[in-house]
Amino acid sequence: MLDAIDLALLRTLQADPDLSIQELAARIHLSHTPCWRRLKQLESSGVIRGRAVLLDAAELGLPITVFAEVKLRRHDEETLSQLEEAVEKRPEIVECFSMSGDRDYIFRIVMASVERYEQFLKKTLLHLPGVASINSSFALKCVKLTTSLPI
Amino acid sequence: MLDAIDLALLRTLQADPDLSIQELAARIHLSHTPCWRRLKQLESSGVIRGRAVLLDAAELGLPITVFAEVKLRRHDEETLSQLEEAVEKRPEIVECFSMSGDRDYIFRIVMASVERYEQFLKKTLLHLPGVASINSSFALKCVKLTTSLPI
DNA sequence: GGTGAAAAGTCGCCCAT
DNA sequence: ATGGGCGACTTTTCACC
Repeated sequence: MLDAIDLALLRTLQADPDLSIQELAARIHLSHTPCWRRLKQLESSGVIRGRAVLLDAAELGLPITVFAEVKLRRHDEETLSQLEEAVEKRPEIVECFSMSGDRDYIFRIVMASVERYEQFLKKTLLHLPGVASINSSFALKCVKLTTSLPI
Repeated sequence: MLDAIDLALLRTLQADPDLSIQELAARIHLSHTPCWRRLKQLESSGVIRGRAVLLDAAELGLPITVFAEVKLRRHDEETLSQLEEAVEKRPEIVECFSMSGDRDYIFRIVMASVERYEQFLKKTLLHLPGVASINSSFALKCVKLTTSLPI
């Protein structure tokens, strides 16, 4: 499916997303046309999901990151899909994984302050469909946060 | 620092990162020159940290996400900075937060398989500077994963 | 902040190989 | 599947309101 050139293209683009097609082509020793075709094919096949603009949370007044471990009361399909739909709608929840083990979900949440999180917990999180309990942990520091995959 | 137009610009760009300057300008009811000036200023002031290409982990043979809760043996500055430097170098560790509470760090790790994670845990993670113990939880499903901040 | 315009560079798509 | 070339667009920078 993906050959060595595709991988080189993806690695180069991950490391330097602002590269023009010509620069990208030069880096992977291709001329611009085949490079452009491969790029479009990787986009339309979904290997490249899209692009993003990365903003600085602290600069935007959102210095608090919380990990919330969520346990559910019920585990029927209906409840799960309602919960996941609700999660999708809350922009403060930037990540949500369904988990094995003793908790059902982990959320990563971005907030303006601890006080705001307390309100968000009480007014929103605890009222999400099926939620039984939430255990919140605050991040002291973001050491690493990347969108680059290990390829 | 940021006025309503800057916020509109950032929100529009978060929702649609591939917009050209002209399209972006039209969406926020500005003409292209002031829009471009604001964009450059937001980039150089660091509010916009950069751009990224988002790849599909499953398509690239990396379907496993693990959360690793790390406890340290020692907490001196030397150990911490050595650990954080090591984390930075490991591309499999895509997120790392220093935490309050009973664990010292949370890693989010992307892997090709559970077997590979087992090797990575034994050969790499447990040998990172100062690590005392690691508790690993596997994600069953990624419900949400966004780079967009709630602004 | 807006307008208009022009230079440089890039993209997207022909073609021939 | 690659590389060349070209018209259409965009980005970037002006000077001026």
